[in-house]
Amino acid sequence: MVMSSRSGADLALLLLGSYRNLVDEVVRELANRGYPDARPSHEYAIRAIRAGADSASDLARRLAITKQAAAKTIAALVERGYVTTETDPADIRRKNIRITDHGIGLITEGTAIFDEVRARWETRLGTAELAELETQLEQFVGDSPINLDAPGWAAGQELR
Amino acid sequence: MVMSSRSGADLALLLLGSYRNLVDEVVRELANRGYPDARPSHEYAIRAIRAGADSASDLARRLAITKQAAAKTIAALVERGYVTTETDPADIRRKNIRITDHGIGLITEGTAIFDEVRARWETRLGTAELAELETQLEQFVGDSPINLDAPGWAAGQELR
DNA sequence: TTGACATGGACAACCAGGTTGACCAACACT
DNA sequence: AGTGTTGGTCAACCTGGTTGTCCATGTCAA
Repeated sequence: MVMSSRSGADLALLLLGSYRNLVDEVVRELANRGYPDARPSHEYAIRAIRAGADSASDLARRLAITKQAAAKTIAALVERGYVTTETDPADIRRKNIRITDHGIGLITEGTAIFDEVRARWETRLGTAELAELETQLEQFVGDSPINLDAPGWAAGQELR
Repeated sequence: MVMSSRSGADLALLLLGSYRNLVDEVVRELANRGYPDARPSHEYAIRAIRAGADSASDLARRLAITKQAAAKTIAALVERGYVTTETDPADIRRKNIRITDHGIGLITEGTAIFDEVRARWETRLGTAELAELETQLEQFVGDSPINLDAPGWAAGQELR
């Protein structure tokens, strides 16, 4: 009956390969548009910050990583000029994060490129088909213990 | 044009999340079945070795990584008893890799678990639907600039 | 046969993006 | 006040890679 010639292991590779393809292309194009040092994790982090994570501990919770890891990421973002930090006057333990214009530029471009690539996929697959694919994937991610708007586990690998 | 536009960034997260879900489950179950130290990369590496990569350089080419990285992976596999190496009598530079019974056990169990998880997805989505999803993903991986093309696993002729 | 080049492997240093664990200063709550 | 929670930091380590350098061995042509 089923010509399930495909193995579960292949399915995993298919998912990973698709992800890498998409993300590598975004990173490549981001470099072309003036963000040569941007890494996927930077984008995700800035998005989380914009969504309300205004301190390292906050970001850590949001990304479901340790606060030490979050601190490292923030240090990288500061180094590259995507965010700045300043001590919270109301709680001097806290260091508030603010996204710079450069950081805003990064996620603006990043979002655009992501959407462009998705649009190409849509052209190829058909609108309804891509929507269905996304709905299906949502089911697999949905019963996950992991939080989708918490891409901490989005470590990923360098391109080429 | 209803709920059309999901963002490209979300699509990336969906793909990665699905992959992680699948693989995490396999690793977890592998631990239950007596392979507590098995990592995904070990499985892929052993598969590549079984498919014909019988030296470090060979494995490197097959996995599209550097030979140094391949050597490290092999060292880890040897350490865990999944493979052994011995100098090639016909070319003493070469160190031939041989998979141990333990290594065979790992990929046998691994393959089974991968397939079990896939079967659960199939139940949930429907056979035709999962098949279509795989076909779609294949298109994205197919025009890949990156080297995921290790014939041993991408074109997997598994199942012994 | 020899000399040029290719190949297999190893050593070392490094990177990204995480992890544990220990710790301290500052805040919050009785 | 004292106790406990929270924000941040230092340090060491892990995984799965990367360069760069080096050398012994193998191959092939002249």
